Amino acid sequence: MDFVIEHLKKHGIKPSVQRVAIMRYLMEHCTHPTVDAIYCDLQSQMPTLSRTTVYNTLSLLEERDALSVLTIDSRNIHYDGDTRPHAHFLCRRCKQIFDVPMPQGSADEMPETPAGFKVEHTHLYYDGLCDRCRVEEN
Amino acid sequence: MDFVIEHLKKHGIKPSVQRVAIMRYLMEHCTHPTVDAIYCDLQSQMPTLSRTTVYNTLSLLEERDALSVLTIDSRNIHYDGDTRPHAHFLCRRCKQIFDVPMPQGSADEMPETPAGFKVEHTHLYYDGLCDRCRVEEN
DNA sequence: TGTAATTTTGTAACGATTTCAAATTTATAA
DNA sequence: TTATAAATTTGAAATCGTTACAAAATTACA
Repeated sequence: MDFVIEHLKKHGIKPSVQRVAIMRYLMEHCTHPTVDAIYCDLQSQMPTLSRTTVYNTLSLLEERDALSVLTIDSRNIHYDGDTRPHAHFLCRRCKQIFDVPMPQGSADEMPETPAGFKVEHTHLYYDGLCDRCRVEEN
Repeated sequence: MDFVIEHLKKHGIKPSVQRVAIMRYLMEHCTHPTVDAIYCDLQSQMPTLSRTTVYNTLSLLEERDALSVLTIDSRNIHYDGDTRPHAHFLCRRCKQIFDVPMPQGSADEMPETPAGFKVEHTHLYYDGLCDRCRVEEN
């Protein structure tokens, strides 16, 4: 079975045409797209797609933990179809978001969780200048 | 000299009445306020204060690294006058943001930085349920 | 004291997100 | 099948956080 449909079902989501398209977009792109990027890109294949559907679907996917919501960029929410633990880097110049490995020895080991809280998600964000922008900046 | 004015000068910011009031608010409250919270709370003492001034001032303070911008909550930007390294926890139920210590042995040691980037800031966010909400939830 | 530079202010515009009710599609039962 | 109910999608309008901008007020400087 299609890995996208499988992924949705695993998270208790009925795989409608729109949901599959949106989830597939997220799983096949490592661009950490915004709502608008997803909407505009899918528009060509699905002319009837509504912006509201993209919002609704992303909310549902978030609720069921089928994607990762990146709040690294204060100007826009970004989405990541890769839910495996990894950190992110936002370049303040080109605004691109890069995947970076989690720190410490074992690759995907999360930072130690704080006491007294029931931690459900951990996000590690860096910002600064990416390699290219570091060179290009005057 | 007043520690707020001192803080502003240290970051190359001319201490106007409004800037001092906003920076003082941030340094004396550990509530991680939003723009609106700052504006509404200062309103009573400074009736002529403009929302735009709060936005302008927070932008300036961010630019000069005189505060920390928290993007942990996708619904609202929060600000933190404490720029010492520490992590944050957002409760999904009561929406409160809590300070939590950075993980690892030495208290304020940041997670290792990724190669190939010029890292300027690091943010470690957790979300889930706080102690109180964990008990109260159904 | 006068002039320039900086800062603050309020209104209007903008853009992302939500609300909501109608239309469509899908599931269920006769 | 066909009828009916439930779920999903859609588009328009409303909402809300943020930005743009130009005028007013304040501060710095000669």
